[in-house]
Amino acid sequence: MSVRTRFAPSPTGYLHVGGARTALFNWLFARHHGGAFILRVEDTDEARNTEDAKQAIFEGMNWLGLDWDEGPDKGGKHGPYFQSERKGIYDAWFQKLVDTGRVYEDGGAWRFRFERKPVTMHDLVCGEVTIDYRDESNTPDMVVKRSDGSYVFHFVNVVDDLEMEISHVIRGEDHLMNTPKHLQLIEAFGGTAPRYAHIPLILNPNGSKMSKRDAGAAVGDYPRQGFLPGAVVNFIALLGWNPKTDEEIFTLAQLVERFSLENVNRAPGRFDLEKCKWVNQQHLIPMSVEDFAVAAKPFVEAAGLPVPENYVAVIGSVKEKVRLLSEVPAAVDFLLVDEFGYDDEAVAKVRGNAAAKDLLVSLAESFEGISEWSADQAKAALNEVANAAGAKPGQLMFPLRVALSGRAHGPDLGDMLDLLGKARCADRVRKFSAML
RNA sequence: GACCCGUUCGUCUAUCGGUUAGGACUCCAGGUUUUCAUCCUGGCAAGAAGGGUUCGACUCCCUUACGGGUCGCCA
Repeated sequence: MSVRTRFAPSPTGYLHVGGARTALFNWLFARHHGGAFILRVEDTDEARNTEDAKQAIFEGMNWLGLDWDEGPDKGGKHGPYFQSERKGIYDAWFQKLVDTGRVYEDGGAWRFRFERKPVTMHDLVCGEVTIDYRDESNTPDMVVKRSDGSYVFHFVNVVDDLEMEISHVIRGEDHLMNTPKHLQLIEAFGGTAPRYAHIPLILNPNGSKMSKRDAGAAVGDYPRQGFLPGAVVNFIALLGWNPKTDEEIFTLAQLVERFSLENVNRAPGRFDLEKCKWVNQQHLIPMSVEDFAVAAKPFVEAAGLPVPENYVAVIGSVKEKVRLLSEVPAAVDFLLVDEFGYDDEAVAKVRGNAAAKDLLVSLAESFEGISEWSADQAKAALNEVANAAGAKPGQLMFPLRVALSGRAHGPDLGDMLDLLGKARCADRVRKFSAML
């Protein structure tokens, strides 16, 4: 039996990180086993469905890099892949329940009659779990068809999994108690149940349930916050799954190779945005400066900064200094424009060095005297100025850094000297020395 | 309330009866970098509680506590 998994979101809100991780695990499992991954949109609740939410699903999946083999825009032999277009299929399956006397009318709706017996599921993550359906008060017969003629989630979900020949259902633990209901329906249909794997939920940092408006909850927010899709995928994969080694940074391809349901945890995990940022940085560092510059460009432009000839070199100078792409504009602004602020603490630190002012004045003159400007020439000048005053060159480097950038942290000093050029460097050193 | 699932540093986790309980994020302290970052080293920090079983329990069993989930003509 070939592996076929699916992600079946309902377009009633934004794509949530919990949903994204469910999609990811299904995708990883299918890819790992060379199987198929299906996207099915469960839009049976007309009142709550929105077009925006539907788009958010596609956009989120595309951004994360999770492609589907069958589904909207892609087709497949088990379509259509919007439940709202499958009414005829559901009617046919419902008739089977009518014919076998498993449903009865109640207030205009139709209820499925459960068999009153213990139902045991063999979950790939939770193990063997038994729910006793002899306790009717806890498991009342469920409505499968509403009085308006539409079908409820349990029914369409089961029918579609059967119709689409889904082999493994990987879903959130919030569905664990639904599984016996689904198993009973499948049994009534005489179908073969897929294997189930219920994965733990993702919680807020404080342990409460993560809801739509919590930080980090909406996948759609990640791009503009400066996260790389590969980093987000890496991070959420590690929430609830681990490779059983000390490795933490993985590409999507490496995750495909390593993923297995046996290594999925049972306890819910809390979402730690700080670690997510660190993972992002780990994905940023190995990028080429060209790729990094391309990825950062929307942020630089959005900040209203110019994109000059040497744009790639400018952006590349901070590649290993930021955790998020959104931090790039503030990190390079002084390289692109002449108006920038001075960090009070950095300036105070320079003022603490009594000799700094005179040294900087000399340095500005020395800079102006350089005929062939280069970082090496500038550094040579710095060494000369420092030596002449009996100071260590290193003592002048921090003041020069602040003079050029206005801050204590930033690109390599040599990069700044190169990128800024002679005139700007000399002017900024002179201007800064006057501030001291 | 009933029924399910869970519980190792603040957080993510390793450990499949015998370990000084390991790694990572965060934080702190050093070092490398003539500067910044990266990086390296070190430090802080954990088995929810109580009973069993066992020569020996974080690991197996029970109870309690706590957390999460589910009990819809939502999905």
